[in-house]
Amino acid sequence: VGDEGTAGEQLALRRTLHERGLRMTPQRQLVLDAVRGLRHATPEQVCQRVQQTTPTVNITTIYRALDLLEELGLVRHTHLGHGAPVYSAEAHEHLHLVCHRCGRVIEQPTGLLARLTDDLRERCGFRLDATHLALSGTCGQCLSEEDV
Amino acid sequence: VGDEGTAGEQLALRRTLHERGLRMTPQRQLVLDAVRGLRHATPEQVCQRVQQTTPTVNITTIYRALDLLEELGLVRHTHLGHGAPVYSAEAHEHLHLVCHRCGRVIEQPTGLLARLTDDLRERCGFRLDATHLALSGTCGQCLSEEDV
DNA sequence: ATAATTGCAAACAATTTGCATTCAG
DNA sequence: CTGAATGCAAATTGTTTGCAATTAT
Repeated sequence: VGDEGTAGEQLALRRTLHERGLRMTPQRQLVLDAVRGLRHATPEQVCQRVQQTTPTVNITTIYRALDLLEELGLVRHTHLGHGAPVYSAEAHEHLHLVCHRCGRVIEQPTGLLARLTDDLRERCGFRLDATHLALSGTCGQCLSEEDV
Repeated sequence: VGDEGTAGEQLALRRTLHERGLRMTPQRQLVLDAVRGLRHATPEQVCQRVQQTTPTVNITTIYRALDLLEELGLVRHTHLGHGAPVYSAEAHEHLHLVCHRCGRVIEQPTGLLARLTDDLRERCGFRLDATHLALSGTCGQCLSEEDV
């Protein structure tokens, strides 16, 4: 089972939308496909991808579709620190590490935060969300270049 | 020893600046004082604070002073996710937790990340910087309101 | 004098809003 | 028809840049 969504999921989605008087428009589908096809893409990048197929889609529509898809739990966004947030498919739950030297984004399993999550809950009752913010630092490649 | 900087530190700072042909101007001192007086303040907030004393200081100068003070290692900035980054005095090294519900910012000792730092270094050679990005989640207060 | 610093206006990037038009049920 | 959705232009926010005027040494 990949990102594409099974036929059953498609159906469930349509139902959810219909209950709220909303529709799965071509634009929204294009945005969802773009997010699923790209890895941690900014709204701008999603827009470019969508416009390869349908150049008439406006970036305003991209923003509105991303908001809706996020509300529906189909995509999520992560702040990498600088600039625009990046969107990814909800199925891809990852911890993001961003190198402040080269900008590289490294994905790691969220399980790495299990202990920290427990510690924070005990210490101050804070429920950690592993995916909404990235972690910042220096990647291995930049560190080795630094040694030279 | 608080944030204010001892007489010796002031002197060392002046020397460092002088070596690079730079000066500790009234504006820069005001910005440094503002950052030290406020907790995790945005450039906008620093500007307002400075302008309480000296209304003629332009926000461009605030940005430039913050950059310089950061380069000198006197202040640091942290991205809380949404909106503008926040600046704090370098002496205050903290892990920032930001509640995505109410926006509250909670400070915790960076020691909580010790194990994660080790794990990331071993796993993928990534050197974690505990302060540059905040952690996101839901604070205890919002969680208890949710229960009701 | 000379180089650093500032203020101001304008440019810029990312995002949001208002509104008229279009479209599906 | 009616509300939802879109596209477009304009407004907003956060930040940077170009440049002329000012200031300290």
